[in-house]
Amino acid sequence: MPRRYQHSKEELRHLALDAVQVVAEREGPQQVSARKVAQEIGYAPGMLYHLFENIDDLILQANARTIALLTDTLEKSVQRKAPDKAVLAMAQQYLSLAMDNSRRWQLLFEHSMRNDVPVPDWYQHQTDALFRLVEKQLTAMAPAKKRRDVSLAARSLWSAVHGVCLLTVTTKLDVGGPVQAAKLVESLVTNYLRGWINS
Amino acid sequence: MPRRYQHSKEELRHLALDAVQVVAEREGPQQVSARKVAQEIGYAPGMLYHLFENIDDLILQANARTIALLTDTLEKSVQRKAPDKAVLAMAQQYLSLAMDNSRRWQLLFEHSMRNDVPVPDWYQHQTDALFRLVEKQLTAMAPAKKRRDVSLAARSLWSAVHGVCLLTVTTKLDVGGPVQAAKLVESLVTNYLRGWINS
DNA sequence: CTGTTTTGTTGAACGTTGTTCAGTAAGCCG
DNA sequence: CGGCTTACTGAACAACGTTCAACAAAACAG
Repeated sequence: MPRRYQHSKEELRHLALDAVQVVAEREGPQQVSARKVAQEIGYAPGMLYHLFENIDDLILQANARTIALLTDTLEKSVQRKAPDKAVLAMAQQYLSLAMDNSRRWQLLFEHSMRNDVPVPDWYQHQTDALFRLVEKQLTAMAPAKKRRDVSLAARSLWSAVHGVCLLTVTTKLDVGGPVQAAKLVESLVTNYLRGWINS
Repeated sequence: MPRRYQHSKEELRHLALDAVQVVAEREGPQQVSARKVAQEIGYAPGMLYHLFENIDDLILQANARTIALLTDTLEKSVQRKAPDKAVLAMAQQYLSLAMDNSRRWQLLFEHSMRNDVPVPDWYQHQTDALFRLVEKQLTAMAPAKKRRDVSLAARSLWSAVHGVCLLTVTTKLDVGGPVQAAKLVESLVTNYLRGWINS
């Protein structure tokens, strides 16, 4: 039996979220379970329910970390590029991350609420941060456009990029390897942006 | 105990696939299980394993039906519209179907292989039929373009439409009701097509 | 019509899952 | 040292996918 009071509640939360990622990477996203996570950190499964509401909450919080990392990485991929190049770079980076760390990203992409409550607000905000990165570039591209239009375009475009990445990673869209996937993303982003600018 | 030889293997397969849809609509996509489906048609769960390889196979075949219905509906929505209007109409129809029959479409969208084998070929072909509908319109729009480009554009555009619909239906992209969702789809399709034509 | 073979179906069983909660043991305080 | 509080356990429950020995109904043979 593990010694008690070894870790604070906050430390335990951290350990558990780490463990989710470890298990996901090692055994695949489907294998992430309360028991596996608990065992990974040397506790009984019941303990997790003092830290998290349920398994959805646990995985959602782990996914929030992934989104945060995602947002950071995308932010860096912008560098000092021109806005249109920046958006394309972000999209390609999004795809790369999805394909490279596939297991962790599958956990993010494929997880769906077991207890069919809607996605919580704090999670929504997290994803909004991602959209805001896109909005920033779109605003730089077309300063004259209304904020509402930019916001709509960002959501439209990025949901679309997400769709392509999702179908690619889940191998539901076999178009012949990673090269083709990159082309799909490029086609989407460049054509959409060209159309949007000229509207 | 149900009488034997009441139904042929083919009839049973049909009944089971019907039952999947019934349970999905009635109790939600997460509630579809071998036991529930078997009970729905008055058989023991073990029986299903003489008709289907496993639960993934069962759900996949049910989803194939949904795709078939989807393809049919989209085909009809084209009517005698101009190609660009036709593609937009198809996209809007795709969204409508997803939002109306949400549970059945969630089963299609959110199902991910429990036994992590890749999606089988016959399923791939089924989805290809959908892409072909789009290709048809794109070819009509731009007869001069190479077949490869049309194929790529169709996959790019439709994966994108799928992405928007997916995030909308799973309420991961709250942009303010169904009106906004339709606008997202419209923005995506019109801008992409405008950009693609001018490329 | 009876006996045997074939075949469709069962239902119990196994190992897994999420989740709850009475019980326990460790730390803290007087 | 004794009592209170609290962190944690681990057994329990229901439901899951899946397997398979057993059985009963149909088909066939004589």
